[in-house]
Amino acid sequence: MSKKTSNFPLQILREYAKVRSPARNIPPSVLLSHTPYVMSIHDAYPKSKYHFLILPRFPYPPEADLERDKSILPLGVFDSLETFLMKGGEHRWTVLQQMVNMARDVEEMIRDEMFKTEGFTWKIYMGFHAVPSMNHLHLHVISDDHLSPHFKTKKHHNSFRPDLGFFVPLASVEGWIKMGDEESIRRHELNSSEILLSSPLSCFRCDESFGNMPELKRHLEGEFQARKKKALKEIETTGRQRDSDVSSEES
DNA sequence: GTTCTAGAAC
DNA sequence: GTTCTAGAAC
Repeated sequence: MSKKTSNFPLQILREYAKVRSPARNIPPSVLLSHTPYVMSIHDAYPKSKYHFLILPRFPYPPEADLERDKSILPLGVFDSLETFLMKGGEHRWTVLQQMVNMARDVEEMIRDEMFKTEGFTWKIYMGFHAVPSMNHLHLHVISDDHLSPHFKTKKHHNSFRPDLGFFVPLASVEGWIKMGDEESIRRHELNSSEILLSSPLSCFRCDESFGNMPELKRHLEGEFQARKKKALKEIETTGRQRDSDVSSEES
């Protein structure tokens, strides 16, 4: 029997989202954590030292019966950020907050790891890709070092810049939903791709320009080492880290 | 999303 | 000659 299911867009995240008992059926090299509503997984090709994805599980809510299609939200709602925002209706805020709560836990875990491995913590940011190439809504939780062997193309770089429009910061999405700003939602998607394609390579932290990716990657490595040196010195002299790079949600 | 590779850039 | 990008295939 040739059940040649189309590979594109890639379905792997959706397959994870539908798994009934994640702990038993998804290997620990992939699955990080889960609740009845959401799960966190390792990005298969991390674009930074720390890079995780948060996905809503399906059916939603979990007691719904997949076969009898009793999910309150149809599967199509979870295709992408766009479909989620356009078709998610009143459930958008609840679903998003379940994702956000897990993202905060993952963020906490990352900070612990950072401290264990490097002796200091640095920025972690969160958001969605406006035009994802993998099916099923997913929130990126990623450290801002971008030191990874899988981070190697201009598209990689521009798709994670928080200031271009292709990467949609979590705060923007939260704002749109909370304010009921349907017009911003409608407008956003259209601009994203063109901006992405036309953008030259430059470091989003210091704005320095680069002719190619290897140059940018060397810059990122140097920048990280400088930040690390500064942070370690700070910790040594004051007993704690006082770094503006570290986001301020710690109590 | 990645891989592969032709040919542009150096 | 080698490095690097970018488009097609998957």
